[in-house]
Amino acid sequence: MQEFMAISRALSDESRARIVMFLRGGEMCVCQIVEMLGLAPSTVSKHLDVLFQAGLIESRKAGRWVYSRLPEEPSGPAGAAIKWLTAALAKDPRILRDARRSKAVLKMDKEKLCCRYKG
Amino acid sequence: MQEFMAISRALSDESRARIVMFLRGGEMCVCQIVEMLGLAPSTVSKHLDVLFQAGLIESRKAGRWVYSRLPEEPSGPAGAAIKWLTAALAKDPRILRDARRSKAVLKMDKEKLCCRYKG
DNA sequence: ATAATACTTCGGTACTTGACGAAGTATAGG
DNA sequence: CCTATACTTCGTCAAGTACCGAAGTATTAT
Repeated sequence: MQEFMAISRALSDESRARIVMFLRGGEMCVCQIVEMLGLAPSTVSKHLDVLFQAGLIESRKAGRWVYSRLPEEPSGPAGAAIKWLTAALAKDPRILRDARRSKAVLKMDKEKLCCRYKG
Repeated sequence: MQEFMAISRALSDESRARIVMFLRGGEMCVCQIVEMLGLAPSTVSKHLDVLFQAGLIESRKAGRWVYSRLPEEPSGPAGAAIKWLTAALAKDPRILRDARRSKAVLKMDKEKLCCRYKG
């Protein structure tokens, strides 16, 4: 029950649902997700922690960067949740726009992207 | 997106998730649900409205009573959500206890049950 | 070492939400 | 009619949460 509640509460925020959806396109570091959402880094960091605690994303630290990604082969409650989310939102306009934009963001030079949010 | 958010926010409350689960055992009037949850009628009424707005339950008025039930054959996002919920929680101890108790509550004499919550 | 970068944690604010009781509405029964 | 019952709506309160900026941590670059 606790696990289920953590998952459904994690997905009951639009920004977090969007994160899960566009991470299907590949792992991203925090500043790339900041770029995607247009929120403050501290806010995004908190969102990622909520998703992590719910078992919806995994985390990998590489130097200064922390990459977030969906579990390799999602199983259990979290896996089922991701499948449900995907089925429900795959055709949503906002989600489609995010997917397109995530491709662009993943291609951007990190030097230019990650230094962006200091001003 | 709006529909999905309504559903996942509806399910992100434990009382509401329990309601959906034990309504699988058959429709119930509000005072039976009050008995199940041990919450104030006004609180339960609000919960039921949230579930209704999300398309997770249907409603039927019969005289003084308002019966809530799951959709006949749940389809679309709400149907998928109910399937997910059921898969995730079917074996939860609390849910199993609720299922057992709901059978007893459904058998109880309405005269004795519904007048209960005035004191 | 020093500075810069990527991220997290903390403190505070505005907003949302779950809870209740009291008052309101609708239906059944005397 | 009038009363009782089942439920909903409203007002209020406490608790939770999304957001930001500032300060803190860890890692890389100079």
